Amino acid sequence: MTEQSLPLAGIGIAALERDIGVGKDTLRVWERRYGFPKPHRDAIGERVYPADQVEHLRLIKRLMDQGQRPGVLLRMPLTELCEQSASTAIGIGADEAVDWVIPMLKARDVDHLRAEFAQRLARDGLERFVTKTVPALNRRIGDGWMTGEIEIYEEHLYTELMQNQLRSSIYALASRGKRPHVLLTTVKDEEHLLGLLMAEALLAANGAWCLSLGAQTPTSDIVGATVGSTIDIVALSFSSAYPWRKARNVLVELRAALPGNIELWAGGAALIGRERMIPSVVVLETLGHIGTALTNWRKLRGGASSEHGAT
Amino acid sequence: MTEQSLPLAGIGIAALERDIGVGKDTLRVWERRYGFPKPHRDAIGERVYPADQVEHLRLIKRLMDQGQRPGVLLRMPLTELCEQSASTAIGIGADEAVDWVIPMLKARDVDHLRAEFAQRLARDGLERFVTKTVPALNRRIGDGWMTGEIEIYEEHLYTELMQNQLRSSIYALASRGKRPHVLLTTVKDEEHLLGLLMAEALLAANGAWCLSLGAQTPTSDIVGATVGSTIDIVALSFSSAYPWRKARNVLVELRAALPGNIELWAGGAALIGRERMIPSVVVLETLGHIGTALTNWRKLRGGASSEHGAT
DNA sequence: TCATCGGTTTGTCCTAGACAAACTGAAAAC
DNA sequence: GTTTTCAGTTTGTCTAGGACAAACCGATGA
Repeated sequence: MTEQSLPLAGIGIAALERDIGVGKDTLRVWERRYGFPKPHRDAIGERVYPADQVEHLRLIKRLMDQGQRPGVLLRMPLTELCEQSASTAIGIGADEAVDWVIPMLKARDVDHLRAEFAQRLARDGLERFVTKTVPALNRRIGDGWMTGEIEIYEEHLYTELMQNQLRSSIYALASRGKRPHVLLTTVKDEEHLLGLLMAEALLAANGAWCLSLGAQTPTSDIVGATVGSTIDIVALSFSSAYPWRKARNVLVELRAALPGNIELWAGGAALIGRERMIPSVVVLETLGHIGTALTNWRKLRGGASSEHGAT
Repeated sequence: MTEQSLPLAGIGIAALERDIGVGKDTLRVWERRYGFPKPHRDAIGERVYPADQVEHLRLIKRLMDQGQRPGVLLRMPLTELCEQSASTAIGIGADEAVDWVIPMLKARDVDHLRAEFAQRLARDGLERFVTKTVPALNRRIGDGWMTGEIEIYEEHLYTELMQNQLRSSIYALASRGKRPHVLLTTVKDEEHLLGLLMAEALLAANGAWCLSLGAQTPTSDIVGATVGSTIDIVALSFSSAYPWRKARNVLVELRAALPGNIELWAGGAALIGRERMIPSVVVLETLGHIGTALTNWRKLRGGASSEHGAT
């Protein structure tokens, strides 16, 4: 009785923008230029995107994030798109065997998942867990979702459990006062926290003092939070759904607004291949670079902590 | 050379959207309807908002967040706006002396705040901490923000620190398998997590097994997450910012979609005074009612756990 | 091998109109 | 006396097609 109420099921353009990470204007202009996506219209003529087109778009966005061109992908039939996706997936290969996570998620075996995460973390250490196991798990979940192997809420559940695991590790590591002091957050419209938590865990493991403001802090608040504080570094995370141009604009704007003695670090899938793009912003292409960046900072700034009064 | 290049300094509409948190469409329609903001135009006719208008808008947004109406604020001269901002300052009653939090926040004394939270929690116990101290702190922070005593990002910071405190308490309490099994989350467009975490802490302290899906889970995912699981209760939190009619609709819809043997609990400021509104949904007006509701559930359902197969 | 240049692609901004959801306040019903 | 209902108003988001700059492409020249 509950399902039949909406035979024209689908989502609106604002929801699609959030889901896929492509602006409303862009979605409309794609429809005009390439004839795809071609959403249904509801009673008042507004766009309603059915689930299959949303999936189709998600695949396109994924390939775009790998550097493919929109005009080509949007004209390509779905079958060919799938081949593209399959052929790019080979190169990565087996980082670590993590297939166990799928059946556990399907069985809603929450206690078991929690235990498995905790056990692997204890056995391998935080650094290996965060740089190897978690990315492998994320990839496996992402693939499983693309192939329809797992449902959206199972991905949601995984994310939630992993976030809790990381939070408790970070809490246990909390160091007092040690330099550098790092402010972590994501900007408005970027709600993915997992990457940020992974970064925070690595920073904390390397003895940095971390302060996370959580997700979606407006830029003016980020600046405000550094005023009169002892923050040395502001670190931001951008997921692949975040349009990289927008990320660049935010970074340029924030760089200009922050005092010069505070470094600005940025990372996440949205910035891969864009290291050179933003002047005087440290772009960390992978989590592994955090350690190096931290060592560099300590070498350059660590000894000169008395300089903090400089304008 | 870099600074002087723009004598007509200002920001574009996309940057303003990020800064203030008001959509591009809304900004344009305000200009059309109320004549404010009235940005300059650059060489190609695009909007350029000067700094004073940005500040003016920031003030308006702040008063809007307190519940004032846009049409009134946008027609009001700046001077009157400032008076408004100043005059909303009145104190309520003293639940508990929590004024200490303000200077600590102003001093960005994060370590001290964390320590203070942890100490009070250890001294008074979780139940008292969550039902008395945290609400008192929330109220004090809210007041401080209305009066301009503290900045928005300081409220943000408080929320983040408190959430971490609660999360670590919950993690430490995690009970295995004990009934009832409670699924906690907020619905789409409700991003406030603090109330949900407070509820989770109380539930966990009373021996319930909790699974939090975090914020903004789509209703279909909430239903999906209960399928094939052992969930007894779905619990939702609605902050005061959530329109109560919308809350009622969501609850009615969700009640219909969930199997009858799963209870639906809802709480939060949006539902105060609306206990009778939704049939067969348990509306918890205050956090204190969680304990009673739990006892009731155990009396009615606890003994009959073999019923869980019923559809 | 690297820089320069025209042509093409692509995202974002523009205008102005429309409409549903949310809010307001008064009248009606419990 | 409280709560629900209802009409009127406010308010945000959507639609359409046009425009243009910045980014990207491939070819030509140094």
